[in-house]
This record gives sequence, C-alpha cells and structure tokens, in this order.
Amino acid sequence: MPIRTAEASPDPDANLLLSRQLCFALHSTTLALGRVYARVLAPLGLTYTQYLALMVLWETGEISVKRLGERLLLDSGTLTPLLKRMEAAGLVARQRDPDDERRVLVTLTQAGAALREQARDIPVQVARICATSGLDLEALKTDLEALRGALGEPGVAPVSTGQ
Amino acid sequence: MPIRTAEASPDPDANLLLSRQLCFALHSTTLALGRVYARVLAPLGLTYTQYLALMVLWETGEISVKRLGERLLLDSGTLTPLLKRMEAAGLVARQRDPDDERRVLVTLTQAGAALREQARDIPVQVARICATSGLDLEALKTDLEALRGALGEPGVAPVSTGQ
DNA sequence: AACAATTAAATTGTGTGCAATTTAATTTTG
DNA sequence: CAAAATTAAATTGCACACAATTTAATTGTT
Repeated sequence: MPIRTAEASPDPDANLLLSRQLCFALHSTTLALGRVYARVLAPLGLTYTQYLALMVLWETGEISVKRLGERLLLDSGTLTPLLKRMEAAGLVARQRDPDDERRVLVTLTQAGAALREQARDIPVQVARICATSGLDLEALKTDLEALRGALGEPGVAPVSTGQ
Repeated sequence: MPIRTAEASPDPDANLLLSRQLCFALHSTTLALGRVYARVLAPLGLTYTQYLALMVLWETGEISVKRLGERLLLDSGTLTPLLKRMEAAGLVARQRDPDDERRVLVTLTQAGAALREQARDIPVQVARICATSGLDLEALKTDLEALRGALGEPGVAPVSTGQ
C-alpha cells in the first residue's frame, strides 16, 4: 500500500529537498511568528513563553507548575527557570502548596495581573499582521491542532506503526 | 472597518484565552514535531536543525554561511556554533572563500555525504506519522508558507499598517 | 589612493526546550 | 507500619535562536 503524502515521492532523493518539507514550513513559520511577538511584547518586557504563561494565569488565577505544564505542553525543566525569571521580574509568586508539599503553586502579583490591561490588544495586533496572508486562520489553527494530536504529547510516542 | 480573524472577538478578554491563539497552536505543534524528529534523528546522531542544514548541503554541495542562513532563515549567531558542532562531528568542513575572505564556505565531508543514505527514509517515516492526522499536508504546508510570508523575514518588519 | 560605508562571520549574553537525573513528599503495597 | 513505587519540582547539561556588538574584508566614493 503506497503512501501518498506531502513528503513521499517516487524519486527517493526528492523527499530530502528542503522545499518539500512540511517540517521546515512549520519550523520557519513558528520562528517568524516568534520574531513578531518579540517585537510586540518588548514594550511589556515579556518573552513569548512568558506571555503564554501569563495568559494561563490570567485565565486561572492560581495554578501548579504541573498543571501549567499540561496547559502549555512544557515540562518543569523549561518552566522552573521561566517562572523564576518571572518571579524576579515581580510578575508572579511561587509557594509550596500546604496541602501537598511536592507541588509549587504559581500566583499573579499585582503587577502581573495589571499587565493584562496592556496585553489586551496584542492578539488583535498580531491577528492584523497574520490577516495579511489572506488565510482562514481559524481553519489553520484547527488543522495545526489536529496535526499536533497526531504527533503526540511530550514523553509519549505518537503511534506504533508496528514497523 | 472591523477586523474578523481567529484572534478578534467582541469580548476583549476572550482574545487572551490560550485556546483561541493561533500562535499557541503553531508553537506547540512545532515543539511536538521537534520531539518526533528528535526520536527519528537520534540514531543518526543529528539534531533537527543539523538535519535541515544537511538537507541544504546534500542539495547544493558547497554553500556559504550567508546563503545557508538565507535558505534556513537563520542568522550567523545560530549557524556558526551549529556548524562548529557539525565540523567537530566530522560532517562538514569550513574554510574561508579565497575569492572573498569574509565568506566561509561549508562543504560536506565523506561522512556527511554518506549520512544521506541513512536519512533517505526519514521524510517517509515522519510523513507516516503526520498522515494519521488525516489532513491534506500539502495544503497545510502551502498555508504555512503564506503565513510565513505575511510575518516577514528575519530582521524585517512584516507590514507597516500605518497605525 | 584614502576614507567611509557595507558586508560576512564571529562573539556575547539572554531565554527557551528537553532528556536525564536528583531530591523530597506522598501514596501504594506487602 | 515500613519499604517500594510514584509523583512534583528542581537541577544539570546540551542545543538552538536571536538581538546586539565586534572584527575583518570588500566595495564605494571622493
């Protein structure tokens, strides 16, 4: 049963052309979007990942490092230093959960909560730039989420194809 | 003129929900694909970015750091240490261009060229996993390239909206 | 020819991202 | 209840990614 996809071709060498790689389109587009966010977030003193973490905190108030990682699909090796920097910047507080001393609860400070006002129009700013592509961005988001599901979560192999 | 996109909503707070962000779908999908590549490339001793660089070299033979950066949309701050690691691993050679001593030319070693054989089925392996999403991957790639175009290249502001 | 401007890499410093390991707390089991 | 297993963070070590700066070579301009 032949495989027909974006990355399969009768010519075996053609599969290794950079221009044929979905992975490169995805990778380079993410880097390009990261640069756009870096510009937009610079006035707020935030990095892109810090902004993602703040979005979760604005939504939930208090959250453990573990659950934050589940939301952002990141592990403690990434989050611990990130949160320490945000704590040093006065945006969040970190404290052990009295009910379970293994957990660390992250909460917003006044300054962290206040940043929400300044961030309110960032999605629109970025959406305006993305909109110049003329794409259906909602559909693109849905497709990316479907692909992400096929690729599997952190630490989990996506599919056992048997071979 | 109202803006109608994936990230605009009548409720200003809804725009800041993580689940509504195209950026997060893109970011997290890229990380997920990176983890898949890390598994597939581990037997070859390659990282994902090293694999991208090798694809360009397999295609072009010899290339300057500058042109490699144009192909991969990366700058020398990323490429110089990457290429040094690849040189230390015996995959590439780096030498000043005699015609223009500013340039550094990167070429494949025997070992680097030979890796192409082992890499030949990687696109198919990855495509097989991506195909379980049921998406039209070719169309997705085209859409991502269009979005990347709207976002602009490294060092270049994407659009001047005037305001 | 001399000097300014430009170009190509390299360097510096910061911030992710992740595998692997470690530490401490909690839960499960024998 | 005590030992084993599990869980949550933190830590360690490595590899990007990028802005900003520096260095050296080339091009251009008068």
